[in-house]
Amino acid sequence: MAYAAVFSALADPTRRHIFEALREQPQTVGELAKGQPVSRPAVSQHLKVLEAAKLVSVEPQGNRRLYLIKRDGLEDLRQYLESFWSDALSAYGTEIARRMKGK
Amino acid sequence: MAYAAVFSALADPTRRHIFEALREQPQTVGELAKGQPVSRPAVSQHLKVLEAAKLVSVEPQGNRRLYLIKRDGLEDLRQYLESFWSDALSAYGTEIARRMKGK
DNA sequence: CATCTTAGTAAGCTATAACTTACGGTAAGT
DNA sequence: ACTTACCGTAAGTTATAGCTTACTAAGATG
Repeated sequence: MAYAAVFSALADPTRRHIFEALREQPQTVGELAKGQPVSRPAVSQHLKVLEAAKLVSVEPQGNRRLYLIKRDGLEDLRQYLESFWSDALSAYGTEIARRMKGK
Repeated sequence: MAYAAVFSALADPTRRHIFEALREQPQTVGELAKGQPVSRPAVSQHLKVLEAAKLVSVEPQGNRRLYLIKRDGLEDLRQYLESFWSDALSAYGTEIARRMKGK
C-alpha cells in the first residue's frame, strides 16, 4: 500500500513542482524555495511529505540539506499501475458490459 | 498535464476503492455504494471525479448507469512516470550530489 | 565568541475536499 | 396513472491540507 502515499504526495501541484525541480539536479531547501511561490517553511513541509513517500532523500551537508530524487516511490507507483495493465482485465470488463446491455 | 487529475483522483482512499472495485467488473452506482462505507450520493460524486480524470466511463442503461474502468487516465499517468525513468537522469543526479559533497 | 546563514518545528488561519440529508427527474414495474 | 427504483445535483457541515509568521537549533563565518 505504499503507492497511497505517492498518490497524495504528487496530488499537490506545489509538491509536484518541487519534485520536478529536483529532477534537474539536487537542491537545498533554500534553492527550492526560490523557485516556488511559497515560503521556505512550506517547502520544508512539502519535502517531509515527499520523503515519507520515498520520492526524495536527503544528504545533510553541514549547515545545509541537499535533497535529491529517489526512485523508490515511483517504483511503488509503477508496480501498482502495472497490475491494471493486463489486456485480460480490459477484455473482461468490456465483455461484462456487453452482456449487461443485453446484446 | 492530464496526469494531475489522475493523481488527485486516486489520492483519495474511497475513490481508489471504487476504482479497484470496477476493476473486477463494471458496476452500477448502487452496487458500488453497497461495497463502500459512504452514502450513494458520495459515490456519485467520486465517480464524477474519476470520470473527469478519464479513469472510468459510463454506459447508461435505462434507469441505471453502468460504470466501467477506462484506461486513458492510467495511460496519462504511465507516460508521466516514464519520463522519470531514464537511467541517465538518475546518474546525473547522483553525480551532482557527489560533486557537491566535495568528494 | 558573536552573528549570520540554513532549515526544521510549532501554532494559528483559511480554503476546500469529502461527507451528509434533501430534492428532482427519468425509467421501470404494477 | 401511481408507485417504486435508481441516480444526479444542491446545500450545508466538518475535518484537514496547505499556508503563514514566529521560534529554535545547529553549523558556517568573521
